[in-house]
Amino acid sequence: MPGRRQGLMKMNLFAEIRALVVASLDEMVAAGDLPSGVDFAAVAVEPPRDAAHGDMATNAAMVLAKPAGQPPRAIAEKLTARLQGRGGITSAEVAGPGFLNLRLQPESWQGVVRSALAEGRDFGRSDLGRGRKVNVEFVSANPTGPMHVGHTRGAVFGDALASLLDFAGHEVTREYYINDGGAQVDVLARSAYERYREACGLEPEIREGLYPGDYLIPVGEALKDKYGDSLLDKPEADWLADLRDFATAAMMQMIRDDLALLGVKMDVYSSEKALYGTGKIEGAIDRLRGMGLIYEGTLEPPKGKLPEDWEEREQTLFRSTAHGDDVDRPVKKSDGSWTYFAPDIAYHFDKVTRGFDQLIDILGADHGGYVKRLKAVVSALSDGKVPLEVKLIQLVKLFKNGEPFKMSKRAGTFVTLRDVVEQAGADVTRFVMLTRKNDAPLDFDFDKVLEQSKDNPVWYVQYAHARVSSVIRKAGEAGIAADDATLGQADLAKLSHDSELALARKIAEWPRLVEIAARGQEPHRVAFYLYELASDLHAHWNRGNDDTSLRFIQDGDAATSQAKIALARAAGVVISAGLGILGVTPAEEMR
RNA sequence: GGCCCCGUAGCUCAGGGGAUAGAGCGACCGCCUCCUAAGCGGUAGGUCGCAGGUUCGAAUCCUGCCGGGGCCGCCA
Repeated sequence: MPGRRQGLMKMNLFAEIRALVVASLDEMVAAGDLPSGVDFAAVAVEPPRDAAHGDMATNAAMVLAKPAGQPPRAIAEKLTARLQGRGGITSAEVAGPGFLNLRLQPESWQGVVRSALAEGRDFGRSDLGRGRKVNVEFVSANPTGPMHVGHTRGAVFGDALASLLDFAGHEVTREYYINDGGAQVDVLARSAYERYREACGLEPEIREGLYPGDYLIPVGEALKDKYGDSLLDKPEADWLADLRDFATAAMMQMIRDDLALLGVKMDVYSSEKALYGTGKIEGAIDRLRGMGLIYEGTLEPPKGKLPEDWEEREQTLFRSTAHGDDVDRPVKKSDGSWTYFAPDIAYHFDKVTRGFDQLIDILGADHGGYVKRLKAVVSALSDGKVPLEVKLIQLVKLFKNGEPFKMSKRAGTFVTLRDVVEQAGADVTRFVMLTRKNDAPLDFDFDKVLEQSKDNPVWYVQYAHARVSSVIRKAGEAGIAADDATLGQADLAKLSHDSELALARKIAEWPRLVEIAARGQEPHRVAFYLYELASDLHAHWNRGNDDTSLRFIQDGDAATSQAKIALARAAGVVISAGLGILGVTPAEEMR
């Protein structure tokens, strides 16, 4: 997937101006105005906090003052001389503690609009990732029941992060790890057996510790269809393995359906069970053993409140402390069987050997205590070459009318993904769940997210996109050609009003925002940016109320209309691309 | 006891080395006889938990403390 657009010329005005600044600094080195060997990495070109400071600002003089042994002002003045008049820079002036404020000619912003139209939804794509192979493992819900709200946020976050990294030039694999090898699938099988007995007309015994959910009833019926009553009086040993497979497959089908409902599509499903019997666990452990990282020993009892039944036992341990963990971790239980950690070691080793340059795991925040040992595993088994990033997803608190919401029509105990999507819709669910950092708790109010007002960011952004579509439709009704090809040829020099240029400036920030968000693995930044862009579009739109010359459609003046509509369309294209990363469908009309 | 996350406006949250710390809600003040008001503009509101430190510069990085949450052997 990556690289498929690499032939396209990419427009990133901030990157271009930064390149110009760096080139000027290089010239200053050549001219003896700066010492050689100074690192320019910290030189940044960014939008200024205050629009009165100009279009762009660079901190070059301040960052270089110390390594260059010159006062900021001296550097700034020499740099100013070299920047004036180049690359559309009309003025460069020193300000504040040593900022260099740059102003650009209107043509620069008009060029951004033209690029957005030419590149369409690829405007803002970056080669930041340079085609690096990244594996994003997310959801990985146990195949023992339907997905609930917590999984939903992880699914949305993981999918959006994957899209974001793809957009920023990484080769991304979306992966789901099926925990189908542990004790919980035995419990699932036993629970399904009771539902099977129920389907055969007997009274099910849903004992304590079994899964009580209704979702197993159809599994029981399917089992009856398959086995008749042949399993009824058989001992567990006769049916456990078969029912495990059967029920797990049914649960995974249900989970895939849930994910599809949200619009999430995995590239790879990996099975824990498939690791057993292939020697992969033993192989990974042996590899660690070869590094001297596996030993037999006992752990210190945990500090603080001791478990009541604590007793010291010898276990097979992984020396994770050699790779940054706080204590060593057991890979075998005292009875000699693997702990749940062992297959995770093998699974992460498998990901490493598949040649990924980077691994990302997305886990619930309650797994925070697991992070260090996973990093230790990957560090050891990749010889420190493959970074593992673990993103923890905080809880979602559900509300309805401001009141905490806990009911579920389906399972009785938790709110399922399906419940949420059926009430709020996939687009709204996705957008709202991405309006918060992954490590901050999220409030999700069923009423607020569906509200049609500017208080609701989903609606607000969608409305901005719909307005653009509306303008284009209306242009057609007025006999003004407004297809992308025509708009791409529009005379953008007609865009000169401050309000128009302000909108173009916001559009110009998109490629930069993509890189910042991708670098920080923070898709929520896309959501916030889209809100700001929508706000700028609405603001500009509204100015047309007072000043008719700012309206997109100018009666009887096709050329001016097309220039203005081109601006609107450029904003629409960016909203569409941004929503695409978030996995949200742009609205054509609000209805 | 240890580890991780959080603490920014009345509320919900952005910002995570740079200029006068932002947005939405709420409050207050304006804007539709008409073409683009399910909207827009403006005002008020802050010792960025506290104390040290690093730096030319700290809400941002480091240390300690306070407050809130999560996790902490043979469960996944």
